[in-house]
Amino acid sequence: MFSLSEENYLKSIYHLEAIHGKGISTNSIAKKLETKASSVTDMIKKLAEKEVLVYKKYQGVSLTKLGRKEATKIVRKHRLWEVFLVEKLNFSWDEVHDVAEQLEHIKSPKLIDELDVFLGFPKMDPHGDPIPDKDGKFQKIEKKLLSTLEENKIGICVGVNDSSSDFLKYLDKNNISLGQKIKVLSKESFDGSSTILINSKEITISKKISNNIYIQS
Amino acid sequence: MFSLSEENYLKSIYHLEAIHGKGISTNSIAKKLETKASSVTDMIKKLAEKEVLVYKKYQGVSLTKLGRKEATKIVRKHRLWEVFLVEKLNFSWDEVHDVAEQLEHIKSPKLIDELDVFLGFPKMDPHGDPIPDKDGKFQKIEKKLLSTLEENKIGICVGVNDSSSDFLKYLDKNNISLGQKIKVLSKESFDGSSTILINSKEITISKKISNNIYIQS
DNA sequence: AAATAATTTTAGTCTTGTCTAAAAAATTAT
DNA sequence: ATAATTTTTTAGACAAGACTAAAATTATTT
Repeated sequence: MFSLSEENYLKSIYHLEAIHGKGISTNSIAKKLETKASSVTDMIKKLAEKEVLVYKKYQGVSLTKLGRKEATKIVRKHRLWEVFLVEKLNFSWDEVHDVAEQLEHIKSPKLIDELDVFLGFPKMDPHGDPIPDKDGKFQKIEKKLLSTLEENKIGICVGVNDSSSDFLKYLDKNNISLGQKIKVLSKESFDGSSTILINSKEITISKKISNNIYIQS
Repeated sequence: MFSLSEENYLKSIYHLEAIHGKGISTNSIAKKLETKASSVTDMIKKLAEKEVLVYKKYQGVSLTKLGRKEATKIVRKHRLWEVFLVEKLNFSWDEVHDVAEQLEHIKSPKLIDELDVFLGFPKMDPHGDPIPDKDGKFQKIEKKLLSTLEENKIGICVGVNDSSSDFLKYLDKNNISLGQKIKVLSKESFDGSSTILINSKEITISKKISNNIYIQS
């Protein structure tokens, strides 16, 4: 059994590995968890003892198979709760994160699988991120960044790369949501900004924005 | 804001006050929380500082208005989650307690009130205990113990006085559930046992059982 | 390859919440 | 009313998890 803190470390390392591969630095974990590197060192020693990750001094850490399995369970819980909050309790996609962050630590063998049934086995959360099934298997979703879409091509928004409240509110304001059709009208090579068509309305978005929207085309 | 431990103390003292009135002893709190009296002394000092209870050395404690308000919030959360588990996630009434015990500590201004809406503002939990509304108001439910019902009288089961898994399973086995009609056929004055009619089936129950079933008649 | 800088670890401290053992107060029994 | 018992509090210790400051290691410059 893992403590709340241990679970948060596992989840953070899991997410960092998804971006940077194996060998996650103490510092990057500290940054993600908004704590100090020395605290991280203490905790990863403990987690190494529990065999959820491999740690060699000064070399960073990598999750073991067991560690990945544990982390996946937490991600599953987090994302299922997000679906519940949005679909059943009228939360908007920028409101769910903090609550799901708490709910993901509830321990009950039955709870999460029944929640899954209740929600109809959703395959993705409100931000378009895939929800692992009971066995930890993800459904692979074809997606690319909006910034890679060429001029005059059309894509469907299927996810976001940044789930911060600020970004999601920006998207809401501009009517960008999952399933939304987006056409790239033009791209400015100087700053990477682009003008896109949404709901027959033209808007211009920066490179930073198009780099955080996933589409399927 | 209160820590998980503080919330558990508040809730326990609240429940003890409901039974024994003001002036709850250190020992009884310790027993309820399965901890030591010395730990309780430490914690109630802290809670007295926070003005949720009044404490005078060797005199036991009493909740303040603020303390009662906080405790009521936790009770509300606990019971709403129980309804959710039973009505939406196929939990039986003997399975809900431990999970609700965790869920009651989730902090979100929006979550619990939206859950209330989603469940249709239920007035009682799966054990027949009343659920305080948003303002902490309880709906008074008329009820008395099955053991006080006279021979040949009929009552409707509206709650239980003991929510232990063992007791609830016993009730399930004998088809006793909320809303169930119960007729007292005879009462044995020697040991207080009684023979009752449920679903046109006669069963004999001990005094201990009839002392833990609430009915409306 | 030294020197400097950045990262990581260690050592020691703090807080929260718990515990045991012993002392103090209150209660019950004689 | 005093003695015996029970309850409560105090004092001191411990574990988890975090922090600061300093030391050790690794990485980057020059």
